[in-house]
Amino acid sequence: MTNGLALLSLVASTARPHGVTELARMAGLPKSHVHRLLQSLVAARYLEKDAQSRYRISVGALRLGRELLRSFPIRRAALPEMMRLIGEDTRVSLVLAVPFGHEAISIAHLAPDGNLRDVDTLGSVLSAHSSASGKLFLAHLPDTHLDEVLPRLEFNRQGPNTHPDAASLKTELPLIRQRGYSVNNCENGPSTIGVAVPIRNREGEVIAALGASARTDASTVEHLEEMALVLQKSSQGIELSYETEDETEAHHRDHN
Amino acid sequence: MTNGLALLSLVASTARPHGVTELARMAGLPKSHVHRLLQSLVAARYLEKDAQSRYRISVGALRLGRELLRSFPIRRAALPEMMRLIGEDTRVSLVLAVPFGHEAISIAHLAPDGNLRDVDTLGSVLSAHSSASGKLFLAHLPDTHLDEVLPRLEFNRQGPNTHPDAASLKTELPLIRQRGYSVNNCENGPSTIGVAVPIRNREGEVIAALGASARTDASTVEHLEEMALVLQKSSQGIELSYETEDETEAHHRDHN
DNA sequence: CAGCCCGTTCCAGATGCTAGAACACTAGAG
DNA sequence: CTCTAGTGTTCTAGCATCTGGAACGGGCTG
Repeated sequence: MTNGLALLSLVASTARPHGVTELARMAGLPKSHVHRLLQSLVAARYLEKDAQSRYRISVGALRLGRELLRSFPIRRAALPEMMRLIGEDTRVSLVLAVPFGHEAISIAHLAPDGNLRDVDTLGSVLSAHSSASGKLFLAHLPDTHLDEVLPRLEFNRQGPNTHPDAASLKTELPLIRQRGYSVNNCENGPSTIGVAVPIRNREGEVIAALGASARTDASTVEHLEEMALVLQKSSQGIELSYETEDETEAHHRDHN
Repeated sequence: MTNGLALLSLVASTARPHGVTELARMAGLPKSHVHRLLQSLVAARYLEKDAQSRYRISVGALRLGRELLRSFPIRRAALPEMMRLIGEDTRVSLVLAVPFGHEAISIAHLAPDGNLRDVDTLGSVLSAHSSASGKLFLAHLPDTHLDEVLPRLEFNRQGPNTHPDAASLKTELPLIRQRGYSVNNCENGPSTIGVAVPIRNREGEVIAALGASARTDASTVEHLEEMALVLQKSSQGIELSYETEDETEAHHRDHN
């Protein structure tokens, strides 16, 4: 089972279809074994096998992502406000992200023109050490958990200002909590900047991040920091509509 | 493994998180077994377990759908032309679908306003017997395969004109092949109509369907049939750009 | 306190995964 | 044509792991 799931992830992570031998080499498993696993995955319709016996992920897997987004009430709660925001400032992109392990994953992305970005950017992983959303989630981790996570991060140098190590990153976290927003100043790419503010549930836990980003030739860090104050107001509105939506769902559930 | 994958599908198909006992009942398996399977699925990061031991699909599953769409060159090839089309006729929605088993699944959806529809409609299953795309794929199945599939369809009455049985549906298929497009006239919903034309690869196999749809209060079947002729031209353009893209990819692969 | 439902753990038993080896087939080289 | 090296597939034996019944602990509610 574990091997089968790892194999599924492996096939999913490679854009091109692969044959049994190739997959066996990548997975480090005997190919007869891989062959059997692939048969099960095909039978369950997670993978498809073409005429040349090459395997690719099945279209049916789209269903997973679809149901997933439906199961995020925070997304429904946030989208209208994000739409309104994007109309007010056409220089930035907006992103809604949720924690995934110690990193963050984007679950909605609005381009400056107001269009929902294509699915290519949905499900993007935002790294913990170099993105505004990632650092925001780190800053609100319980201390004990943080000390567990920090040593396991890889400090890939994504941009000129990427934090070089855990110590450097750690000094920024109290500041993020104090100001109520995090800033990425050319840390995640040579010329991309961004800010992110927390969205909390009733218990005060940070369940999502609302972020704005831009390229340095379209905006400045100063402008994004002003933007962060606007995002904070939006976040409060989203929290409200999230909680009421939660209640109506609970109410609805009671009557089922 | 098989049970584990079925369980993953089960969790994915329910919007709300569920507990072990509930899932065990739904899956028809002993709950100790389900518990163990869930642990594996959580370890592989396909599921998430919250504080109340309820299980939901993990955000990471978004990755599957994302890589999937990337692996569809036909989508990249078709989107620009679809964008152009939607600008010319603002009364219809456009859909790009690919076969999935004996049904069809949408992999791109353009609303009349030109926006890419939200992911909610991505990965939607278009039924074989009552949607224009579904019938189009049926019409181009090899005869031997068709006789296998037809008896297994469920002829749910989705709209006033839904085909009542296999015999009725089968008489329409030659017409679809002859005209080069399929029509759905209030078969898939009380007031939705649509047409679909095939997109073929170099070998002449139907690999995707390009469809237009509308509500009866916004358009008419006659108008959509005119639209079908336009779609056929678009389809040819898409086939061309798909094949050249295929070649450049092959070329690129050779040099890796 | 007793009863109920939940998630979790334990353990014996057998299913089915595991992996090495052998088979069939194709493509290319000599 | 033959030989080789590559592919996908099948076979088999052995044992890890799935399987599922039963029992445990812990919140509830009456």
